[in-house]
Amino acid sequence: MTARKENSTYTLNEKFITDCDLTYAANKIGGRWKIVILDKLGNRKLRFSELKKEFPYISERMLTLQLRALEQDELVKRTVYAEVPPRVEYELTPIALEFLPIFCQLSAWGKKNKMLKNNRS
Amino acid sequence: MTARKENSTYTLNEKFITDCDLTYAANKIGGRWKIVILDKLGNRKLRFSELKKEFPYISERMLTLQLRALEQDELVKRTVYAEVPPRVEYELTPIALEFLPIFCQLSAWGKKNKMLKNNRS
DNA sequence: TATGGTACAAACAAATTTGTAAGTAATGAC
DNA sequence: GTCATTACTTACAAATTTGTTTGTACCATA
Repeated sequence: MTARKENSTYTLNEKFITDCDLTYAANKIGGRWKIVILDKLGNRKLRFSELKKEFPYISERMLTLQLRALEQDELVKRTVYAEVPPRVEYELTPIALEFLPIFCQLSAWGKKNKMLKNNRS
Repeated sequence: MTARKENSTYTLNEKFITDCDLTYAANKIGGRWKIVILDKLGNRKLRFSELKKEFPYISERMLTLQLRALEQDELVKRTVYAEVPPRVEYELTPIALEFLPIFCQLSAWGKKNKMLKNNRS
């Protein structure tokens, strides 16, 4: 999509990084928003506007951009209902559901170590 | 460090995101390099130059930058030996070690779903 | 006829992240 | 006295990510 120099180190590093299973996975949920969106979606369906309410300051553009990317990666399923006003629902795909236990563990790490850090400050 | 508008949406979102346990953790290992560096470090000590060899195209600047950030977050311990030429060793801290099993699972996800994707293309 | 709600899209702008190239300090080997 | 070695640092530049603002299509309802 975005033109880029073929053999820039930037691109070589990117290739190197998506060849690795670990970073392949990490990239799918990287960036500021993806991981929280997936987590909020959890086991339920949410409409665009409901998702937006979950993140008080996200811009609509960001939200659509992230949802599109997640859809592209087949982590999110988008269902459009031909109604007026429009209704669109988002839900996790089976492969995204597999991330949920991992998110739990990350969350536990976060909780624990955020506490430790606060107690020292 | 870098000045930033106090109440820009960027900053508000950042706050929102580090308040959450999940994204607090995710941020510690986010970006292009941190997660692979931690993973490579695993249970052993590595020198700067040894680490560099693991990533064929990383720039020295990037490597130091990431290592400094990891040190700051107390995920990596840095030991300097007063020799010439200098020797510096890096190793994971106990709280970083707790990430390793999570990396395993992410890696397993990556392996599995990369395969699925390839078989469809 | 005017208004309102939903889920976006497009053009632009700011901020951050990542990479490039060159240089430094100390010392011992040649 | 010059060179090689190691682990950086500095100044700069490119690329990507994130945010702002404005606008649109749809039709039901007032």
